[in-house]
Amino acid sequence: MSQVDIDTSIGYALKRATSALRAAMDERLREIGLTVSQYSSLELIAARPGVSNADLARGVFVSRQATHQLLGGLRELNLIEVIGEGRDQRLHLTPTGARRLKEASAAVAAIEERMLDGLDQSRRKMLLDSLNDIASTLATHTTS
Amino acid sequence: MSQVDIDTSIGYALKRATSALRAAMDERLREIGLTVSQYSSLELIAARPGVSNADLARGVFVSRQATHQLLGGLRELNLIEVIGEGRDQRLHLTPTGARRLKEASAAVAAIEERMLDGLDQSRRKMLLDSLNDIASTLATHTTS
DNA sequence: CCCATGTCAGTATTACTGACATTG
DNA sequence: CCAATGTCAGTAGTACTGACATGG
Repeated sequence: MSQVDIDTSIGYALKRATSALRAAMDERLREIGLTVSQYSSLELIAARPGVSNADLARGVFVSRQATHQLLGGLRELNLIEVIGEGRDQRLHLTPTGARRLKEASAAVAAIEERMLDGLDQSRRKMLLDSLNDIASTLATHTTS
Repeated sequence: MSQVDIDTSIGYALKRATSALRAAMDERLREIGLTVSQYSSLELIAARPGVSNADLARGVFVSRQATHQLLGGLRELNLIEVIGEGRDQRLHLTPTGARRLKEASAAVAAIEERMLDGLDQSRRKMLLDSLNDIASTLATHTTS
């Protein structure tokens, strides 16, 4: 019959973990003055300096319109700057953005560390690999 | 310094996996006429018949006001029924709701199965355990 | 010509906070 | 009295779809 058993469903466990992580991040990041979405974008821009808006959107799994709007806010906050015009616009952190991200990143790293407290190195690696594996597998058949 | 490296961050991998799963579920469930949130609530009500709205809210990690609103929609669709009054209201699936959930559940099970395609049983178990472990760990210190 | 991109606009979904009555 | 619950309202944050100009 292949139904979903809520207690052994990896999908449900995924949701639990994500919700808990998101709540923890939300709480800490709010103190720093960033939403989770803003933080994620800053992190990705820092990892790939000069990225385009469209690429950023793909990186955080939303439409380019959504990131476009988000970036507007980040620009007003002077956390990012856009270099280039027309179709060739590249995103970079401002010095202020880099500082803010550094602070946020440390806070998030602390949360992740606490979250992984009960897992040894080999389990962490296996978890990371498994998560990346299932994300890749699902992405293979994605319609959008 | 303990910063976040996007490529080895379990938090980011978690987000990737969750986004991919959510997108896949969203697509399939839409055909069945349910949102992901609605599906999740139905699944939880099925697993714990007679659950209260407040418990449901905790189970899906949102406010009781959010589930209250969601339940209104499910009632209009005749998928659930509420038994009891005042503070003692208990949620149950209607026959229609049970049928719809069964269909949705099979679709979601298929997605999960595809997603886990590359993982053997021992890895699946380890993944499940690790996810539940980190969710529990984070929940320990949650403010809300 | 085609496709990807940036961008403007409108809309919808969802969850949140605040507030209040009820009840064990 | 207190804490939890159900419930009504209002608000906000986020993402989506549609549409269009631009440029490689």
